[in-house]
Amino acid sequence: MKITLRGYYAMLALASMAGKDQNGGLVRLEEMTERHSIPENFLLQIFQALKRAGLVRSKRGVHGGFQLTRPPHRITLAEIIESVEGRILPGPLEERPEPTHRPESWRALDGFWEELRERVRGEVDAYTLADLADRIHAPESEMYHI
Amino acid sequence: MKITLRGYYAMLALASMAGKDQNGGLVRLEEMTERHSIPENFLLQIFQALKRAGLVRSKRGVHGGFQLTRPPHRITLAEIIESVEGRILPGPLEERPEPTHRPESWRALDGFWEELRERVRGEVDAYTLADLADRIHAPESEMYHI
DNA sequence: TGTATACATTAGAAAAACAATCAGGATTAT
DNA sequence: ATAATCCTGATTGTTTTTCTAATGTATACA
Repeated sequence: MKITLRGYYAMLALASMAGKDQNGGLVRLEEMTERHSIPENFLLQIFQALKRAGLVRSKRGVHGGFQLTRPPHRITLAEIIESVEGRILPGPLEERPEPTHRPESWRALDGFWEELRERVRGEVDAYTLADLADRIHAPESEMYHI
Repeated sequence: MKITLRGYYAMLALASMAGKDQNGGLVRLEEMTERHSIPENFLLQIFQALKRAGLVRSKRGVHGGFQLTRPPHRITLAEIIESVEGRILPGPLEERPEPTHRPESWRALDGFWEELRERVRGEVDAYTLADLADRIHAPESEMYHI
């Protein structure tokens, strides 16, 4: 039960877009990759997925870049993670579609599994991109009471 | 954000132990592997992990097998999953221990991440092996109102 | 005591997933 | 036209996951 670098990169990059409202909120990939040391072409792949999921828009050419399609407080972490690495807690049930070799006991778990999946997703869904960005861009508060 | 077959196999096998109270609750591996079509040596490995985590005991030899160390309602899914596939939602921070190449923005996420992790774990911890076993062994209830 | 039974341990192969990398293309502002 | 930027698909190297094999150890029972 893990999260991969894809999801992590996506969260970092999107969080760093959350503040940028100048030139229409357009942010270039390069700007994000160098700030967080993310391989540029890899982040590009990730943003294609985010785009397919409708979380960002893109503009090509000289003053191009990426842009959030919604305000940060209306984008949840669950959406971000699912966009780039598939459904939360998919479980091996979906990966093993051989109906013959799938014993009855596996099917009996389907409902149970879906219920647990929904509750976990609910937790991740409770956090928004705005929460994330706040934490990243206001870490100084912690330094005051050391 | 996924769970692997290891975790799934573990849940299935343990759930099928939950009912078995005859001969001291000892269940042979073979009995579990054939019921759920799980590769035997793979399940053996998984049970070694469950044993290290203290969720099962084992007895070798002729009338040997595995045995739960606690009643099913006192074993949570979080324990099972963590036993066989490590911490829930560890986050890439732990897997990337290169302190030099870890940018400040990553560290800024540590607290945030730990908080999310705890809440997700809490959800998985709310389900016990007994809940799981009930769902598997009483699926007939659903058939009555079709 | 010997033998079949069942777990124990370690090594490693095969396949899948992950994390990039690369090449060549398309669009846009200037 | 040119430079900047995103777009697309293929490919590659590494790690993880899944599974297999070989060999060893403890136990019950004839």
